[in-house]
Amino acid sequence: MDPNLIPFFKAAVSVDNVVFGFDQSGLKVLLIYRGADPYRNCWALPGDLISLDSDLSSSAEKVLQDLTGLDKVYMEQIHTFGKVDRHPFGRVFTVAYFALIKIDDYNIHPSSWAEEAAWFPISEIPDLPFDHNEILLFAKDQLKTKIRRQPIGFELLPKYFTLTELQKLYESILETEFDVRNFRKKILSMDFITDTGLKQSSVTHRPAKLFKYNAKKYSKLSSSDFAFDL
Amino acid sequence: MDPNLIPFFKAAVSVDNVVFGFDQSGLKVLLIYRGADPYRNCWALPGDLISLDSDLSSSAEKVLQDLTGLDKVYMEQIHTFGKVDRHPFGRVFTVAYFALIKIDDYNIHPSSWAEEAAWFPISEIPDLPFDHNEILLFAKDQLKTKIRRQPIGFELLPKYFTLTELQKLYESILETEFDVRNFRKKILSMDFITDTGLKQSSVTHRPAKLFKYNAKKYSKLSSSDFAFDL
DNA sequence: GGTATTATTGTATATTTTACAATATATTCG
DNA sequence: CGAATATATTGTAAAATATACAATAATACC
Repeated sequence: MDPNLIPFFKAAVSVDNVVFGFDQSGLKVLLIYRGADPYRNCWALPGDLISLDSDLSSSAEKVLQDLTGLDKVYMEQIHTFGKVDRHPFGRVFTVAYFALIKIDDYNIHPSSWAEEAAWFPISEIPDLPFDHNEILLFAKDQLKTKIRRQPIGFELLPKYFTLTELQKLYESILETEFDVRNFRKKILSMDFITDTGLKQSSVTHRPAKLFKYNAKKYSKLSSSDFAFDL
Repeated sequence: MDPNLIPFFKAAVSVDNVVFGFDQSGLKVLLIYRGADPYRNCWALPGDLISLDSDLSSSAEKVLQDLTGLDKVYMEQIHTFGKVDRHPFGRVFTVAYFALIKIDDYNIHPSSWAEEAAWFPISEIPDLPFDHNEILLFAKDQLKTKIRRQPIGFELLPKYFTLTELQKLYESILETEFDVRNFRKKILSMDFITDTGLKQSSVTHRPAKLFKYNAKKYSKLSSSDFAFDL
């Protein structure tokens, strides 16, 4: 390598994942309990330095898989953070991703140096190390923006869901409330959320119809000039 | 440094800027003619490796300033690209930014290893080195999305502009056409584009009124729950 | 004064959004 | 079995917004 270039090749890159989950109690974020320095014995976003022999996007998946056991989840890059002093060990740029998971479909298995992993309600996140507070804020904001215009909310719900669940999901992410009738009209008019013919069971009241997201219909629509906005 | 960490700290990070400009002939992108390896003697996005002693955002500004003389321009981070083989000299992650400039307010001064700098119409971009084609595509897409919902189009226009210019700007970025009357109604109803009382001069026909973007009014509006969408 | 060129404006109709409450369907309990 | 309980489901009228469409106005130039 040209000796002039040597000082440039001394950075590390990490990935930090903001993993969102949703259940009846609301929106949650997955944190791990760090069993390694720096910030050993702190709750933090699942993130790690990446090795330099795989692509960035593969590394992002690998970091998540290694620390939490999560595999094949919906992930999206959100921003890269690069303050000089953000990492005590040296110059580390971190690429933040958000991930959306169906909370009941996965078992979280903390491994590698993650001693524990737990879901924290979005409103009860402890103070986080590094610049993870900033990253989380950024991710929340991004989620809020994206969920209004892209069909990613379904990644947080079971395959079959009720319209009430869907409404609660939107309400808790957007921090607002919708009129039940208008919400349903709007959702169903979009035509890519379809009735499965099935109904809820084991509830102690009128069972709700179960719907599912129809990705094919959505991609047909979006390839014309349709766009939704909740 | 812990010897286990050494292999992680061997990456370089670069910034690549997609600089957009606009004039009566349409949307343009600024490219530089590379006078350094790799890809010497190619037109490319103005980008460079960053030194590891300043923050990422400052580095982005510095790279642009060094190569083109552009200073204090509107910049926004868009995405980080990290394929293993994207750079022939080693593992280089690149953080892409887009920049919007008022094309007549600046003189471009190529310097450092940029031998030339020139505006290319968006539809006549040559094949670019590295993954710059992909980056440009990403930037165009981002611009298209953002300009519809955030008041960034004004960064591409002179301080005082006509509604016709504004309409042409939107039309060329969004690749669509608007009805003159409806476009004006919508723009003016948003209330943060205000008549300066001035008129065009030295035109050979009816002079148009000059308007300007009122950032204060916009921030007042956007802090309530107003949102626009063109 | 006439011509050429672009700027500016209004109205009727269609569509979308909003506000608002009564009825339906299941379970549980007495 | 009927009543109570709990949530699901649905329609309509009014307001707001978006759309389609063409005539008149203001300047420079000849």
